Amino acid sequence: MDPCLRRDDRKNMQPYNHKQIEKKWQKKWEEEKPFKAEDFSDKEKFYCLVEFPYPSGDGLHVGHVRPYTAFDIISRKRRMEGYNVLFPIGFDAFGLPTENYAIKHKISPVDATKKNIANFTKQMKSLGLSFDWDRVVNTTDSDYYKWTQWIFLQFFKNDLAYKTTMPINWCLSCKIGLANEEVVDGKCERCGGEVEKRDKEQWMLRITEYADKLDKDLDKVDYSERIKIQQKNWIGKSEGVEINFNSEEYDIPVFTTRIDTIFGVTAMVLSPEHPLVMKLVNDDYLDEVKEYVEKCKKKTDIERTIVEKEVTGVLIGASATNPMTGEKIPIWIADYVLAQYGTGAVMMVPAHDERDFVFAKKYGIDIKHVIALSHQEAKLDDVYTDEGYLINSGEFDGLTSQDARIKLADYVEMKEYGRKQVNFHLRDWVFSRQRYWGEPIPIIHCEECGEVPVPEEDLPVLLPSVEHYEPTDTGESPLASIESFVNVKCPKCGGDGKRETDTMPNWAGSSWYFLRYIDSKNKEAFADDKKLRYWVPVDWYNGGMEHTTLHLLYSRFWYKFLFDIGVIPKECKSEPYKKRTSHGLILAKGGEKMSKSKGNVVNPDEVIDDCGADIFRIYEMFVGPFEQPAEWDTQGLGGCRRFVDKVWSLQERISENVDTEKDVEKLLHKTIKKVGEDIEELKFNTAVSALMILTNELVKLALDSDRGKEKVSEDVFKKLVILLAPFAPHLAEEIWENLDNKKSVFKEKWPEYDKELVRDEKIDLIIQINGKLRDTIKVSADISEEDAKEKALSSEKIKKHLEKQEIKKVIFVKGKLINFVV
RNA sequence: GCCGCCGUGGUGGAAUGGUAGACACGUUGGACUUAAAAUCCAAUGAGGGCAACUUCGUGACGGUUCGAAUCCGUCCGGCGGCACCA
Repeated sequence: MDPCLRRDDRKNMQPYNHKQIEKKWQKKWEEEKPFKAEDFSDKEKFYCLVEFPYPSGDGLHVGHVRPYTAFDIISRKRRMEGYNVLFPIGFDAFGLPTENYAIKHKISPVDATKKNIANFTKQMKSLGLSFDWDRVVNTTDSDYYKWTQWIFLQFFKNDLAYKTTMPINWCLSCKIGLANEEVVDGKCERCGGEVEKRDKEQWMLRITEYADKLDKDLDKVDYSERIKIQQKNWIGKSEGVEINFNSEEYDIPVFTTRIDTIFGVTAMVLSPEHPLVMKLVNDDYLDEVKEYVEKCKKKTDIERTIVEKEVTGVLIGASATNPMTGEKIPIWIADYVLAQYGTGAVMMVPAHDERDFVFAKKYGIDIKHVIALSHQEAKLDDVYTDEGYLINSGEFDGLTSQDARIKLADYVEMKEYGRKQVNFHLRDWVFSRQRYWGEPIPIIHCEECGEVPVPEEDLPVLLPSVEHYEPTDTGESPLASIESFVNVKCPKCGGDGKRETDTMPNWAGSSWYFLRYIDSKNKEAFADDKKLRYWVPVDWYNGGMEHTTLHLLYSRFWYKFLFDIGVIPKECKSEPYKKRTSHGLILAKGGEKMSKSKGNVVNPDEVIDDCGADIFRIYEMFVGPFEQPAEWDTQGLGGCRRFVDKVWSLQERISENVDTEKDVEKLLHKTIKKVGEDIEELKFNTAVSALMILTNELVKLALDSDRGKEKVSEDVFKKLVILLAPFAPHLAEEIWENLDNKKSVFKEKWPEYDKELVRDEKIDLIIQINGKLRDTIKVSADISEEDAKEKALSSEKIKKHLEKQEIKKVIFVKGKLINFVV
């Protein structure tokens, strides 16, 4: 059953025909381009950014509609408020799904992308989104990725791009490298075969160089709190001590944030990948160690760090010395220690660390308590991870954990056992993929000169057409098989060189796209300086919560780097986004994600066809709080359709020169206030609700007018239409035109509310006894405590409740309530 | 496992320290209609009462407060992220 089908039997008026009306206005917007942003203007600028879509073959998702509509509303409102608004859109088109789609359907990714972008464009236009279509960017366009490559070269020249060996997922039967997503439960998604880690030379970006800045500068920006916390935790700044434990001729540094527990160390644990493992291992233990290391290759980092599943480890038959105590302790390897973090080695303090404790219990390692809560001794068989006072720690006994950390860090430095160290959880960014559908990395390998950057004037390095897009069974990118691409002269010495055949990850193009919108057609530079100075920073950036740690951090990093090397003018701020918010996902009915395999996908084209874009937009705004996930409910569309119908039918029930009742006037101004404020706070659901309340009130008045009372004032109705316009732009334009207005409703000023009219003179005063509601009385809003008390006590209900009770205390909240404590 | 978010009627949600359930869906009853649809009107958290009214109620338990859906603690459940999906 289609909830949007409707028949209208009203005699005089044409029923609301969304197809005709929406087409009419979309055509007009297409021709007249009223949403084109001006470079430079006397108006204040407002750069409003939504994450650009990945143009998949499935087309636009109803989940896209939510943020796009929300920020279309904000953009339209800001224009009405007199801002020069930049609201651009583009396509993030490189990546795995398109490549896999191309392989499956035996078409080129270029053609697939072209087709998908055309479809997405059509769909977005049919939603009436007020994007500036003249600035569209496409990350797979060589005019675009030329500059992605150019930025990579700047990283390279500034020593922030380097090559190193990193493990990749390798399918033993397909013999190809796999993305993490293609590994399901440790098996290859395509063939179900075994997957293991295999080392591969990879390009890296030194994002850790910017870790501190990325952390600190979060204080300068207006991101929602949960986003800031997630980023901070991801960067994971921790201050501690790096201290050397000596073993034979090697120093093994460990990093710890709990140097106060140093006297409780009873073993040392290395990650299985630690370079010293094979050097220190005792021959008697060699087989076991090798077997263990092999096993670890098959686990993901997440599996490795789950404590309760099962911690495992083996002895390597060597020992290390705790520099503070001179004690010899055994060395273990265990997969819960990750090679990438810290030094890849930890000191084991089972008494005061959860994972160490579990490990020590399992393998019978000594547990030595050195921190106690106050003067009580900790229970001997327990783990205590909080702070406390040092015990069993020699001359440091009795200090608090906090003091001990300071004293011990100084002591360690003085004795040259180690040094204070700030560590980050953040790791450098693996920047190469052995895939076809990405930006070629613009580097040439020369036997004589090493890694040589492609000269900037030779950019872009074009992605050549190939026969096969499949990854190769040598682990190389498909580009490696194209000799004309690979074999080039070294730009430095002119000798024989080989082009880098790895491509960049999808994240590359999206790390700077917001800068390209500013000057999307510039052939000389990635963007003009003056335009950058005008538009940067982005005033408001909205995207998915799922991009908080990767894309958002990556793009902040790229921007900061470009800013530091002077490519971004120094008049711009050091942060790209002033404000960042995030939307909730649209889920299928039942709270599940929409997916083709589950068959629960809602196609936006069908919704537009049945109900029209305006009803669709209102529905998505009304469905629930913007920042929380929401479930799609087809029946909900019906309610929005009824609302639109009511507004539409009000058109012919209005007349000029009507005296509006005070109550209606007050409601109008409260609505103006509420809708305006709610839009700014992303509370679109309650904004729509406020518009419904006003509409219902006007409908009631209109019905009364049929019975001889006054009609609805045109002025009030016009205000309603203006408030509704950002939500339902086609409908509003059409009604506006019907009301004999020559100009677009979006040329109107956003209404202001009258403070006097918003204030209530009379309120319902809540009367509570012991915090429980017992009565309400109508009183003037500024009633004094004495008067309120007197009035409250004269209420019959209250008298009854207070019988034989003694009033101990009276709490009065002005304009709200009075509470008697008995 | 770690980090973040969320948990309220039959349903989506509103209320973020002060009247729990705005607005909307659904359901039931009524009006209009030959009938249906559409539209309009009324009722609608649960229990008790003829009624006035009253008791209970915001995932669970505990705490803070005159007063807690809201703040704190523990637990349970769901969702997002965990670095090669985008």
